[in-house]
Amino acid sequence: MTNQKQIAQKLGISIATVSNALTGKGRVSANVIEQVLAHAKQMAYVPDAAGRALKTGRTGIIGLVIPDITQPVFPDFAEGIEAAADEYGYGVLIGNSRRMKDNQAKTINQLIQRGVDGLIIVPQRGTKIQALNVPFAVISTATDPSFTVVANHKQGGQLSAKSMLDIGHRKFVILGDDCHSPVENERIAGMVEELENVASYEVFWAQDEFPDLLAQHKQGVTAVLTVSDLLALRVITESSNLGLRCPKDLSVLGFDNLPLATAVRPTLTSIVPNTAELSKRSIEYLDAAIRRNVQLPPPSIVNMSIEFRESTAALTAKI
Amino acid sequence: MTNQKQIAQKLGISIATVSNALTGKGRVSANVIEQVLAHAKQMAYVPDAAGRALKTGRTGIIGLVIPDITQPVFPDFAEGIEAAADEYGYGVLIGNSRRMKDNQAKTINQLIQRGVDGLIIVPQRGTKIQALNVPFAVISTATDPSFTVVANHKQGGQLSAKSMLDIGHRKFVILGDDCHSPVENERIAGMVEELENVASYEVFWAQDEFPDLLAQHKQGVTAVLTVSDLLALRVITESSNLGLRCPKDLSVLGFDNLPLATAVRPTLTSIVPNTAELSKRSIEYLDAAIRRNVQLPPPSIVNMSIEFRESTAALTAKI
DNA sequence: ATAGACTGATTAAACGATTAATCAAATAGT
DNA sequence: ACTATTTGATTAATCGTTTAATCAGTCTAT
Repeated sequence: MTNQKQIAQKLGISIATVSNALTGKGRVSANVIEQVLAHAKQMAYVPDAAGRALKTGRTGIIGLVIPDITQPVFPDFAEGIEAAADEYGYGVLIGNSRRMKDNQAKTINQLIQRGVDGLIIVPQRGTKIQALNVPFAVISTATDPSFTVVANHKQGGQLSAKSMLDIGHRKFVILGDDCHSPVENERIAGMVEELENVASYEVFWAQDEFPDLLAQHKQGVTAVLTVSDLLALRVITESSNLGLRCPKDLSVLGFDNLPLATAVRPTLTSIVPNTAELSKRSIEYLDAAIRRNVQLPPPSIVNMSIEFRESTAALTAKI
Repeated sequence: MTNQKQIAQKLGISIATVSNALTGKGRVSANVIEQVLAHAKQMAYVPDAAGRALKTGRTGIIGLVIPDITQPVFPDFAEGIEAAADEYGYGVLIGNSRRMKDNQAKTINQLIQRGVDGLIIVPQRGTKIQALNVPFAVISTATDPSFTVVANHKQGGQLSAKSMLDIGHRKFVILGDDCHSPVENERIAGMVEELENVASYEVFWAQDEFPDLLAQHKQGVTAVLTVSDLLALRVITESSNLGLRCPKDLSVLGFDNLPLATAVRPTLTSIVPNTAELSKRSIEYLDAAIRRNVQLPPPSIVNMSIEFRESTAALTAKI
């Protein structure tokens, strides 16, 4: 591995000058800069990360702490964070707690030991992030008061309901999976708020009781709002087994806009959380914190949008 | 941040002794070791990664280069690699080329610049990894001669076909998506090899022509072997729309054992690539290479297994 | 012509940890 | 009792880069 010393020796100049030429700081003649750059390229010089980090106190690496990369949505996060970090000149070290709750603290400590400049943390459900001795940003749910950036799950739920109201639906089934999940509860709260006093609905939790879709349809239900694409998929396949057609008999909405949403027939209409924006704001915040900027961006809330596909249809034929 | 110097001063001893006490090297009295350890803990000492890396030449970080973390299967990889790396004391820096082919080389260079000790590379389809100046392992397909570790896609295909032969099926549809994918071709080659001379089959590529499942079923086809869970899902939903029941009329096999395999009704029987084992072997190899062990483990091939679920059934009722 | 300003480069210290070389004191061996 | 050996600790160098302080010239202005 070539270092600045070797370049300096070859050109008969000092190491400091080489460093200055390479970084563009200090005072160096145009002539020398050119020579240094040429030799650096020719000798395949790559600045040593450790040496630089030791002197500057910055590694240029941030840690991303997530509960489970295996779970859909998190890869999207990882990608978004990685992309945003890249833009700001950071690399991303992943810390995956792998579904083990007690692992989160350990993961965080490991990342700190590895010298990260800061952390982006998506906390395990129901955990609290205590103060750390590195800057960090928390991506969480609105119910967590310590968040830095959150996705607006409630608004997503509202959007889900509103979109179906707009095209004529009036009788709904709302389907969650796990009634202890804050995310799911926020989404459903949004749906309920939107439908209240305007339409009729019933809420089910799949983990406890999967609704009898045929019976519901007989009673006039025309749309099922779910809290995830996986659930929506299950609704479609189950109802199809019962002889119900989607979207003719039943419009079904998903959430999260996973890759499978476009792989299924009918393709899934889904609420899309803007992970790219979420990631961008998190990195923006973290970068400011790392650089000790006085003015940190305030906590921000990112709204969701909707992607209409084949699994939903307007309620006109029924009239 | 506390460093060894501060501990040394507080105890009135030299920095070298502190270092020796902490690392267990050199000669230090039990008494002093105890004191140093106690103070280190009390002062919340964390060894500085940069300082250590600079001196030892090792960062303890490896880079994982993947084409697209958004695509199913890759998160499983990321998790497997992270877990295995953790076991060997490494952290994982992710490098996601984000589907941009020309990004791969850039990603690799960035990781090298960040001082990784080695790389695990899952190459973009059809790319070649030229020699690098860090140790690396390549996880690829069997057709790529430079691989270090590969999943045995062909055997997976064979397993898929054999499992259905075993339970009485004799007339098959084999369904791929993209006829240019080496992975898919290997899987299908395995299926074909197993069925040749023993059963009848027809191969379709969904991107070109999706089979008429109703017609196929009329002609006696009872099982559809696909190269991915997404395709299997599509087969199930499409056939359901045609009035075919799964698995009563049609057994459907997926591939990769994605999360959605258990979210769908019927749940999907799927071929599962052993990503944990794949990851373990890759890290094992890379660690040996990094430590410049003379005997590198030979390239290895990891077999797949099958997970039976609701989408397949024995062909007994038909007799 | 001379003081002052500017230019281009060098010196040397520093970051934090590791480690070979060294040294003093204590212990063991004959 | 005197030499070896062992033990416990220190010194000083080193990894590669950055950067404040310094210095020797050159140029400008009066």
